[in-house]
Amino acid sequence: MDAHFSCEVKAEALQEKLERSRKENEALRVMLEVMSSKLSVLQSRVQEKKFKVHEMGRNSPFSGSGASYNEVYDPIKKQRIEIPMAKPSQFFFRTDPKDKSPIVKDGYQWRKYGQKVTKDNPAPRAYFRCSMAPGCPVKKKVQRCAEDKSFLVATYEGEHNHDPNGSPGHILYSSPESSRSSISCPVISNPFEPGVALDLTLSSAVDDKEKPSHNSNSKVEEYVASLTKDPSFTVALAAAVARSLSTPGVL
DNA sequence: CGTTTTTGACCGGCGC
DNA sequence: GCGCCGGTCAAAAACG
Repeated sequence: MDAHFSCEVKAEALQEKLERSRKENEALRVMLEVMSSKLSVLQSRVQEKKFKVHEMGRNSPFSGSGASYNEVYDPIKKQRIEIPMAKPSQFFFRTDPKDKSPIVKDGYQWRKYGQKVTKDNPAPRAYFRCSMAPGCPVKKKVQRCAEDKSFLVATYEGEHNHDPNGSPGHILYSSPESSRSSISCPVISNPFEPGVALDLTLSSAVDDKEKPSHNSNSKVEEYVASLTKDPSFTVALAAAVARSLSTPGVL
């Protein structure tokens, strides 16, 4: 066999691989951009809501019976204001079903203070308090999902009064309920409800064979759509990623 | 030896 | 009032 020829074949294969990596990289970049813009929109909505609540004053329905409050600094009015605590938010974490520890890596340090077996789920529910900052009011409950044991359901209550450690990516929390808050987490997904969050780990976990061909926009859209569960968000995101993949000479 | 986890006891809310 | 249930406490054990 001609050594020179086989070298050329190898080089071609490597170049093809490189090209695929580049395109995948670009797809992820576009995804990140779209998510970042979505995050900005969500953050501004959260701010807007906080100020609206403040405007409603202490005679609002929130201030009536036993609602919990968090103090935040209003940069416009230059004073501390009280806002209602965020509603509990549910997140799904993909884990190894064989791994029985109810631990999810979400960038914060937690101290377990209890465990209970609940009626509706044979898996025990673990109770955690945030231990990163003294006086941080955040609590979370973690329980293996009854429907799919490869998922952990984490329910967060309250808002952190400090920054997370490390550099966890911000998740996009998109849901029909507009009052949900966003929490910094590296791995989030909800396979059972549409429109909750993105699971960014899937993009690296999916086998090459399952990945779409670069030439088919519709297949790419389908693929990206399968990565997200938010129909409204998915349409724009999938189209953007597909466009980037079909654009010649990217990167 | 200080910190974290485990686990049974305890408490409060709720429905009957 | 009683029992059930989810959430929390706190002493003991385990861990680094």
